[in-house]
Amino acid sequence: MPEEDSARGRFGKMYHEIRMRICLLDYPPGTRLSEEAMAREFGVSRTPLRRVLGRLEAEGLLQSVHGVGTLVTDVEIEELIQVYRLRTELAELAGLLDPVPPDAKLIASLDGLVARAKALVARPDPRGFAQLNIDFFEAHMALTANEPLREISRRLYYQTHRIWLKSVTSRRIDLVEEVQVFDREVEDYVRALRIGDLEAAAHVHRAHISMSFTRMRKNAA
Amino acid sequence: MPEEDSARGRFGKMYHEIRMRICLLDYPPGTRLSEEAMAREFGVSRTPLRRVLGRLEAEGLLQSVHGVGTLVTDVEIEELIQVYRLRTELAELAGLLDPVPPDAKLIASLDGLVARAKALVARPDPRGFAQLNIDFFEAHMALTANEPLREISRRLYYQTHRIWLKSVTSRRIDLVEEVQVFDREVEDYVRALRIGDLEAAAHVHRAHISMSFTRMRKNAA
DNA sequence: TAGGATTTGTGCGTATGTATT
DNA sequence: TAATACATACGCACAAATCCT
Repeated sequence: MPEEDSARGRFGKMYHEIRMRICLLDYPPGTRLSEEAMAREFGVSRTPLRRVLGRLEAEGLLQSVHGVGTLVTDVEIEELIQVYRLRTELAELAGLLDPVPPDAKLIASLDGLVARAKALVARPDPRGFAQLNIDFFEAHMALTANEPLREISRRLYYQTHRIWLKSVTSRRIDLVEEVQVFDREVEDYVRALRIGDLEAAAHVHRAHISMSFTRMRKNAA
Repeated sequence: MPEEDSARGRFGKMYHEIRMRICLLDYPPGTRLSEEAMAREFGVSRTPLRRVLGRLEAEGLLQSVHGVGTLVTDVEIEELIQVYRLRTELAELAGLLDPVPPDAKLIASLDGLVARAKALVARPDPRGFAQLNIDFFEAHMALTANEPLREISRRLYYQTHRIWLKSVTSRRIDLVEEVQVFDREVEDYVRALRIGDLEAAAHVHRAHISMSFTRMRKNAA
């Protein structure tokens, strides 16, 4: 009973779809969304759609202004710095708080991510990179059973992922370098997990976040 | 221009009022709220009220079930453990990430909190204790300029405060002891801040959270 | 300055789901 | 099992705010 037909199911469908569009820059920062058009697309009235928009607004991805419209938010550089500083710390916590030893299934899915990273090195592609980055993040979240930590980390990740993606896609040359660095980091990460060292894996991820941000700021300058 | 008459202002009024009622146990866990009655009370229709309820649901304080009602959530012991573990870590971060040196105004307001703690020791009162605890938490949040950290810490705090409060109010004898311990901790906290040692203050707060939870579990047993 | 076009916010009636008799 | 009561979810029309001409 997947409940895909219930109110909760419809909410989830729309929520994940719109969030993905924002995070993959289908709706880049500054975009003005039309409630009516989106409601038509999803085959519902404005009311349930507005519930979804309200949630995304609470999470900082949208901002609705009376009489103006619903805008995809941008992230100020100062706020971006703060979020990355916090994400860096939270990444380490994921390996320390309620750690979950990786099972065969997780290792297998991580091997899949490594393979995708290799393929990406051979043929760099912004959208594929973005999706792989998301999947890698979600895999990392499986390391902790601390649900509040997962939820918070996820929220901060989805708030800043698109800004990182924007900086990566702005220059073709950086994409190639970034993909290569990412490939090595995923390999290091999986190597640590394979021997069961969650703390080391978390540190690799922490370093990954920190250095991503450093390269991002360098590109922006 | 306080904008209290705008849609955003009305939302904020209702949001803070209802959240406070939940956190001070005016609406204890399990309470079924009536959308219609609350809408009448605030002088609006159900639509804007439901926006508020949706936000509180996103923050884990409420749960709306189609055909059943809007229920004030309880927190399972396992989730409570996880939240406290996380809050303990975040409390320490507040003194390390983007620290804000306390100014005269903050010190003065903290002195006010100390005075209220003293008064509370003389005449223990669950509701006054709960309010003082909230004000102390908000003062602690002023120590960091990291807005995402503030927002997250605040959310976790308001999610578990009422559970702590419930355990304190369940036995009269524990209230007296808890107030005395709190009084000492506030004093230690202010002493650290007065000499500008934010990190020490954060550690005091961290210990406060950790020990509060320990005593809470002991009471529950 | 005024007014029309467009967008979000609100009010309310109805549909749908749940629990109980 | 069916009917009834009552709750949330939804659709739609209108109010209010903003922007542009």
